[in-house]
Amino acid sequence: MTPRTASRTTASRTAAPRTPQARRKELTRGRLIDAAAELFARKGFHAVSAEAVAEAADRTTGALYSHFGGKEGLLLALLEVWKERTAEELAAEIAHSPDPGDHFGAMWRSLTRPHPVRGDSWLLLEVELWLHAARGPAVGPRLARRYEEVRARLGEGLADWARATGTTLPRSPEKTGALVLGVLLGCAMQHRLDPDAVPDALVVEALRGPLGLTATTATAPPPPEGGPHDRRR
Amino acid sequence: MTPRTASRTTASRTAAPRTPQARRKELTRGRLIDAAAELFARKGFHAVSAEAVAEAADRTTGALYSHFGGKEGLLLALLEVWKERTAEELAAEIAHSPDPGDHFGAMWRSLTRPHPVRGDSWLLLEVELWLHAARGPAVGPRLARRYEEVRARLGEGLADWARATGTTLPRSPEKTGALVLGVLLGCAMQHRLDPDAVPDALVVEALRGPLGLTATTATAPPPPEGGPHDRRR
DNA sequence: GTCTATATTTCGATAGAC
DNA sequence: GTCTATCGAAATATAGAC
Repeated sequence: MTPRTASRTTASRTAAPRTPQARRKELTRGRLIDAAAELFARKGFHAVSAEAVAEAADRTTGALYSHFGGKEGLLLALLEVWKERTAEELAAEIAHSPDPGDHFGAMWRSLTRPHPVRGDSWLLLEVELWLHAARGPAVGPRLARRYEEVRARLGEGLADWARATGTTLPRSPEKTGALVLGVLLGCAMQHRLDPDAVPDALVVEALRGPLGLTATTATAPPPPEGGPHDRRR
Repeated sequence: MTPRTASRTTASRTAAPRTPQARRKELTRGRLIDAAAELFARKGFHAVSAEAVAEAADRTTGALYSHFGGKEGLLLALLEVWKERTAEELAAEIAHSPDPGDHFGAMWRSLTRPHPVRGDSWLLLEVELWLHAARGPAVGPRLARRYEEVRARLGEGLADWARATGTTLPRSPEKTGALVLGVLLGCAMQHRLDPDAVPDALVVEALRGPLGLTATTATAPPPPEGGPHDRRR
C-alpha cells in the first residue's frame, strides 16, 4: 500500500481514504447510504424525500445529488453496499458455526430479532428492495444477482457440512440454498405480522427438510398417539 | 333516468343493489378498488397519486374522497376485498383438487404464472400490502388476520387430505399451513427475480416436506450414484 | 354522488456562492 | 465537495356547482 495521493482517480477500493477531502467524501457517502437504508426501510422509498435523507445524514440535498445524482442513484448505491454487507455477514456466520442446527437457529434469529447495528428494519429493507427490483429493470438484475450469490453461499456451506458429516444433500447446492432461503424469507414475513403463528422451533425444525433429514428430532415431541394432530398454539 | 320501480327492499348484503344510484355507487367503488389494486401493485402506493387512480377508474378524485376519505382509506378497502377474494379462490381451489400433488402444483402456478383476470401483479400487491402492514398499525392487524385465515384454510385442507388418505400430519394444521405458505411465498419471490433458479418441480416436491412425506418421489430421479450432488441447472 | 376548479403544501432537481 | 436559495411540477385535500 503506497500512501500516495492518487488524487483524482477512484480511490483504491473502499478502504480508508488518504486525504481529508477524500475522508470527508467517503464519510458523506456512508452517512447518506446509512440514512437511506434506515428511512427507505421504515417508510418506503417513495414516501421519503431526498431532503429527509440528507437531513438525517446531516447533509443537504446538494451533497446527495453530487454523489448519487438523485434518489434513484442513492437506492442503487445502497443496493451494492447492502449486497456486500450481507454477503460478508453470511460468510462470517457460516464459517462460525459448522453445525447447521445452531446455524439455522442463528440465521432465523438474525432475521427476526432486532439487530444491534441494523435495528429491526433488515427484513423491511429486504422486501422494499425486492419490490423495486420486481418492478423496474434498473434494480431487478442487480438484486437477482445478489439472491443468486446468497443461494450459492448458503448451498455451498450446507454442502460442505453434508460432506463433513458423511451425509448427502438430496439436491444441488443451488437448489438447496433456494429452498432454505425461501423458507426463511416466507416464514420471516409471516413472523413479522404475527410472531406467535411462526414459532422459532417450527422454522428451525422445518429447515432440516431441504437437507434430506427427517423432521422427527429431539426438539419437538411427536404427536401422542391416535389424535391426528394437536391444535396447541 | 327516473327510478320508476322503487323496489326499495332492504338492500341485502353486498349483492346487486336495487336503485340506479346504488348501482352506480357500487360500480364506482368497484372500479376504484380495481384500479387501486392494479396501480398499487405495479407502481407502489406512494408512487401513485389519488388522481391517477381515479383517472384509471374513469372517475375523479372527488368520488374517491367521497367513498373512501382518501388514499389510505382506499388501501384499507382494497385490503378487505383482497382478503375475501383470496379466501374464496383458495377455498375453491382446495375443494377442486383433493390430491395435494396437483394441488401444490396448481397453487404454485397460480402464484408464478400470469392470471387471466388479475394479471401478473398478484405477488406484487401481496408484498406491497405486507410492507404497509409491517410498517403501520392501521394495516398490520388486518393483514395479520388475513394471513391467519389463509394458514387455517390451508392447514385444514391438508389435514382433511391427510385424514382421507390415512396419513397423519406431523404438525398442527396451523403450523403446517404456516410452513406451506412460507415456502410458497419465499420461493415465489425468488422466482420472480430469477425463474430458472426456482424450478416448478423443486417447489412442488419441497412442499411435500411439511406434510411429513419423504422427498424421494416419482417426479425427480434421485442422484445417480456416488456423486454428492449434481450441479445441473 | 359526482364533477370542476383550486388552495396549500411538498417534492425533485438545479444554479451559483463558498 | 458542500451549502443556500429557489424554480417548476405534482401531490393531497377541499369547496362549491350540478
